[in-house]
Amino acid sequence: MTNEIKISAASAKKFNQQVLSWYHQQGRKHLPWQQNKTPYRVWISEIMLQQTQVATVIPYYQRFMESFPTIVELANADEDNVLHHWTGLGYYARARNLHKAAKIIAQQYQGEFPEDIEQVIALPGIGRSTAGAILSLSLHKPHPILDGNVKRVLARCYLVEGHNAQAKFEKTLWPIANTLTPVKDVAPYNQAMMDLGAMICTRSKPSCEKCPLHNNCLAFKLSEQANFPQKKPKKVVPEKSTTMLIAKIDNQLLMIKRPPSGIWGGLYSFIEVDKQTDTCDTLNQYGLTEISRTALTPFRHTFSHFHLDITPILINCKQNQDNNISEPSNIFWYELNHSNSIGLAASSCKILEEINELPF
DNA sequence: TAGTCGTGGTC
DNA sequence: TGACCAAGACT
Repeated sequence: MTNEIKISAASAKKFNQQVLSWYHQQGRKHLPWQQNKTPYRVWISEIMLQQTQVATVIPYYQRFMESFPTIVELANADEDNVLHHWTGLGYYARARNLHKAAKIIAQQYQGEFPEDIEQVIALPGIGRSTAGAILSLSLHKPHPILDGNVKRVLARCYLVEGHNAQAKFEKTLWPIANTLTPVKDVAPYNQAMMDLGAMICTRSKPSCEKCPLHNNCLAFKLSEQANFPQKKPKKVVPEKSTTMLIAKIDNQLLMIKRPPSGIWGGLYSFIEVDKQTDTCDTLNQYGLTEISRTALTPFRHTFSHFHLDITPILINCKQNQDNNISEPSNIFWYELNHSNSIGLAASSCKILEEINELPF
């Protein structure tokens, strides 16, 4: 049973006129990805902005576009180098999907970003909202978007129950977004809805007095802004722990490329061992023998869904004499004081910072 | 459907 | 200071 919300053509027109008028006066027009808007430039920004704040994205975006100015150059890049540009940004599957999609566009679409929305959605890492944003903002194709900002604005205006993680919440909101999105001026309208959500209709303490929609907003009328969207019920996040071995020879540290799925997929990280594992055996697998060790500072890294207590140990090593072990292809010797074009997790960067301060 | 996937900002 | 969460997609 879905309680469908009906919106007349007249009220939709009034709604988007109010939004557009506000946008022309107050909207954001000077973000890096709003200049020279091409599908490629908007695409990169939309992926980086997923679950990530604008201020965080800006420097990453500029470095990324400088290194990979076109789809074909991105397609031809090494995955490690693409992930290197994502180091510290999180959700690394976004970068791997971006790279995969660039290869598909280069091969199947002659390097030209597809303009059909179903073809865009078929690309890895692009869902309906991101596809709509890319095509509307860069090519003025009349597609609705439904990101966190738009969801919040619409949920308050029309008093839609549910929270972002619920499928039924989205299912109710899509038809509303679709009805309200104009064919003409779709680009400024969609940008305006995101700006409204980001600047006015904020999650906490919204500035309703400045909102162009407050006369029609049901949540405002009922003073229910704080309850829409509803809060997601919180769950206890589990605690996990791990020991990381940082094997060092001269100025080089041993790192291992992680599998594509799971946490830090595709990034390089230090060897992880559990408490039962003998570090001597582990090092031996890589043809190494311990000479000495230094305990580094343990720390907690918190993800959205668990805590990870990390105990890093720096181990000064030497190569085994009878080293006939062929090195696996997924290892990388990280050179201290050099630029290493690989993807690293923030936790690895933290450990590297401490090592760089040690007197060798 | 609800869990997985990161990190830094915010209060 | 720790809990909450930001321009979601994928499984």
